[in-house]
Amino acid sequence: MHIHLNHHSGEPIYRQIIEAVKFRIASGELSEGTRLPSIRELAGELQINMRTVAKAYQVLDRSGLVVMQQGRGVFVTSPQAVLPVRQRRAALLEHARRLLAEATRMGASSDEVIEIMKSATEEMWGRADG
Amino acid sequence: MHIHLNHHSGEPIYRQIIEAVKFRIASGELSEGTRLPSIRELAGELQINMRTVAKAYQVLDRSGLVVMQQGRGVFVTSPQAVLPVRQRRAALLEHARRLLAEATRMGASSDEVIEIMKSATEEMWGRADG
DNA sequence: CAACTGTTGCATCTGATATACAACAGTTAA
DNA sequence: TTAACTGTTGTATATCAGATGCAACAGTTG
Repeated sequence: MHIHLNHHSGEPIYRQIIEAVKFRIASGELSEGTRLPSIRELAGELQINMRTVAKAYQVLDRSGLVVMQQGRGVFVTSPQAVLPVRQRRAALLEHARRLLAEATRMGASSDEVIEIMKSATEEMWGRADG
Repeated sequence: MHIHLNHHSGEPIYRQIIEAVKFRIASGELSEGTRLPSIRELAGELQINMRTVAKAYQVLDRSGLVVMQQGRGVFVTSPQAVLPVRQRRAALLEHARRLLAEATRMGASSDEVIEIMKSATEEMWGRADG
């Protein structure tokens, strides 16, 4: 899986795994039905405890992004049902505010922030997609 | 200061204070030279321990957003020196990626994400500013 | 059955978070 | 100088999240 862990960032390992998997699913690198590395496998590769990987997978399972099946493995689920626009807005605005506070502190202009978002979008989905 | 704390979010109290102050500084609600409520004052208002507020202020102090002066109080500093564009980009892209992964999971389009960012920008700085 | 899956119980260790009481030290204005 | 405010620090206590180790259990597949 090639997940790069930072043990000194303060960000819990299991959350770093969650973020990495989320990103790969969002970008399409992991698509519906794909099997994730087994708990033991990933734990071995990342040199961490089995239960830490299990914890990450369980959070993803409860979020509905994957399903864990005893004896079979962990699989990426089908795309989520689309939430109402209003709910999405409220949730994403919270993220946006934090990003803006950070951007301001660094002296970025609003145009620059928008430009960076567009870059990130293209990086994830490509220029053609939306 | 009217900071709304959520004791059940898992987000540490001191971090919630940091975020709230950051946001107010970014939006201009707290400008250069403004004195923040004293440690004891804010602790009393929020019904929390003095040292929890102190911890939040110390992080802001080390970030350079405020200066703590024994016997005087805590003051908002002058705007930070502007970082090179490349450094800003790298830091903000990380935030952007997370936002996009979240947006994707919720079924938002790239246009929608950009639109939300513009809204958040206007909310913080108003339509005229950048 | 063998070899793989996820799951669980038990125990342990560490560090972050938050609290309480108390005292110390610097600043300001009456 | 004193009173009343600032931030700072020492000690201690309690709780919880994170991560680990060992071991066993349970479901799936070929």
